[in-house]
Amino acid sequence: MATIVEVAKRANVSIATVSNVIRGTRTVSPKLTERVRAAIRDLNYSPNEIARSLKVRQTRMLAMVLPDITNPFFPEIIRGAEDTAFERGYFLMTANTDEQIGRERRIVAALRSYRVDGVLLASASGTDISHLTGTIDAGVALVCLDRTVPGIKTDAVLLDNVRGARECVRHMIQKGHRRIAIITGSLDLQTGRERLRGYEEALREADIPVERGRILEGDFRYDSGYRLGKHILEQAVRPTAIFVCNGVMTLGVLKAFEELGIRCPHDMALATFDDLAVDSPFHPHLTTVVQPSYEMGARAAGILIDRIEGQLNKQPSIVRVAPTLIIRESTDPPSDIAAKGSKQRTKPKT
Amino acid sequence: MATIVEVAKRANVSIATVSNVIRGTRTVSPKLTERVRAAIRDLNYSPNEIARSLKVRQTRMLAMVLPDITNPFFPEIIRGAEDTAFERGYFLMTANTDEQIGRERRIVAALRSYRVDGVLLASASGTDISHLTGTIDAGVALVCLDRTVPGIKTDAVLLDNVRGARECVRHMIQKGHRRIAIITGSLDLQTGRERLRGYEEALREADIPVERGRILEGDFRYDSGYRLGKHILEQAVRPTAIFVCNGVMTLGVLKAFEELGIRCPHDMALATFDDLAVDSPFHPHLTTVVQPSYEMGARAAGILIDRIEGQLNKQPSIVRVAPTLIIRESTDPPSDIAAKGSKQRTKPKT
DNA sequence: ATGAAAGCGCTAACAA
DNA sequence: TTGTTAGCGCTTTCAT
Repeated sequence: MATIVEVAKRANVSIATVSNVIRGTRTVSPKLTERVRAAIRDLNYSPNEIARSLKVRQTRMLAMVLPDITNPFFPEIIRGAEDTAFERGYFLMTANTDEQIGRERRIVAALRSYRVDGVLLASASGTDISHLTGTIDAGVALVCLDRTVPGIKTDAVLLDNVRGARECVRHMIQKGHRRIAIITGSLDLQTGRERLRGYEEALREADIPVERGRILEGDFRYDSGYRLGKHILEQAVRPTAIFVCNGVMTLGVLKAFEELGIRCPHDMALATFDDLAVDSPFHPHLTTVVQPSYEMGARAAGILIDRIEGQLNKQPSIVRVAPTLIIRESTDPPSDIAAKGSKQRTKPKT
Repeated sequence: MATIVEVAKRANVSIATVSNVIRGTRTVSPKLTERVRAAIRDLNYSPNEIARSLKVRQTRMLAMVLPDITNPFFPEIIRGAEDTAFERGYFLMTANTDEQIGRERRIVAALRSYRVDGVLLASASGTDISHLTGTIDAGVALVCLDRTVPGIKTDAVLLDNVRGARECVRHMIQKGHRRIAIITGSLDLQTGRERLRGYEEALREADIPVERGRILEGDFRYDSGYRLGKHILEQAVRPTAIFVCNGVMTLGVLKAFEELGIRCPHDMALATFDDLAVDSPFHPHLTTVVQPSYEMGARAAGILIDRIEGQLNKQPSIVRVAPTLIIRESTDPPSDIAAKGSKQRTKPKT
């Protein structure tokens, strides 16, 4: 691999001149510039970013640390972050922790020793944060994404979960639903709690009592959706609608629907957060709280770079990003209401 | 950020000693070792891997460059590669090209200047490979994953596509199907052609003529699955089974099924490659050609590291990995055969 | 407009 | 067992 010295030799200039034509630091005469260019081409030279980093004490490397790339929510976030990173002259790499705190620890340590300028983190760690404090103390910029890490004060880009849930449930109420169940995520997690709060607020607004029996605590996984979905469907007095706090659980709920022969929305309405796209060809399309993932990635990267470049004041900036409610057929009015309440009926019953 | 010099000072030893306790290069007396350890702790010191890399001329960084992390095929590959990379003392990062050759070019260039020791590549480029040749010439180890890049001679880990398709179609034949249609991927791609060949071989083995009208060329995307699925279902003489060459297209086919009220496998059997997991709660589970993704990632990383460490001879090693056929209900016998041919019937018709 | 040279934080060869 | 020092490939200050 050619070095700057070899290029300089071949072009018959000093290494400073080579550096200058590469980085445009000072003006170099056209003649020398051309000679340097030619030498670079001939030698298939690529500047050693490692050496440069050592000298200038920054790598222009950013890392995005994710708990689960399988979740379709993340790829768009990556794209958003990647695009703004590139625009601003940084390289973004991705690493996967598989929701394992051990892996996260390892990865963060590696990133630190590689001296990445900053990291975007959707942490797998609920509480154990020693690996993060050490890293932050050492001066690595950190912005939290999607989830904050309790006990750590950094910039963060989060969804307005309360609002997303509130608007979705509000919509269901407006469609005529009164008995609405919720399958929450883990209430140990901030996102889980916030989404539940949104649900409660929407009910209160409409003077509908919040009944404990309609609140089912899941854990954001398939199984809990299936189990709780089934539980709901077997109740004596069933709700007319279910609000599910993420996509994976919704898959479980749909499985329960299928097993019990429930048609949606005819027998039961459904709405969901989009953590997992349920963009299947099979069912009624689902009313969904959509997170602006691309934007979240882009903003997070923007904040991170601002922070790195010292364009932010001391205070952490916490951005709450607004979800969008996409209304589809899964929340059409419950059958009894549709029958009497609505002015026009789509299809006469046979 | 503390440096090795500061640690040495605080521990009252030479920097060589510090280096030696960190790397275990030579034996250091317990007393000094302890002093160094303490200093490291006190200073929250993390060795500068950048500086080390510059000196030892290797970064121990590996990169995996993927065209589409959305595809559920890839996360497992990443895990496999990550695990073996870690075991062997390397760090693996991931980068996404979004199937855009421009992005791939940019990313590969960046990786090269960061002097990653090697890259695992599932290339987005069909033909344009200048960015790769330059990089390989410069000494960056490259192993192709899932797809080869035509015109480039490197190590590669690929699926035995012919075998996967052959065994799957063979299974359908054995279940009693004779009229089997195939929706292929793009025949410009090696994977597309190989899977078609497997289909043809299976038919020939069974002395079933390969009819042009049953071979529908898709492009690995949802729309082509939908369109061609519909086309097949509207034929005067329908096949009894369809073999679809990847998962995304299968989603399209299922959509067509639903629109036309086709029940699977009752009205039409179906089998697929698993490029997209169709692990939905909705439908009959699909008979699937499963790729050993974890293993592919692991082997690719293994080869890459062997190559980097010079444990391989000159010749590229091309590994063909075997798929597994998972038989599920979607390929149950066609209704006419089931009625007369099978000894035991699952359910009497009503 | 160009060049010489110091030094970024580390490793390893050499010396003691 | 420990220490001294050259040098990895760059950038940048200081001269010219």
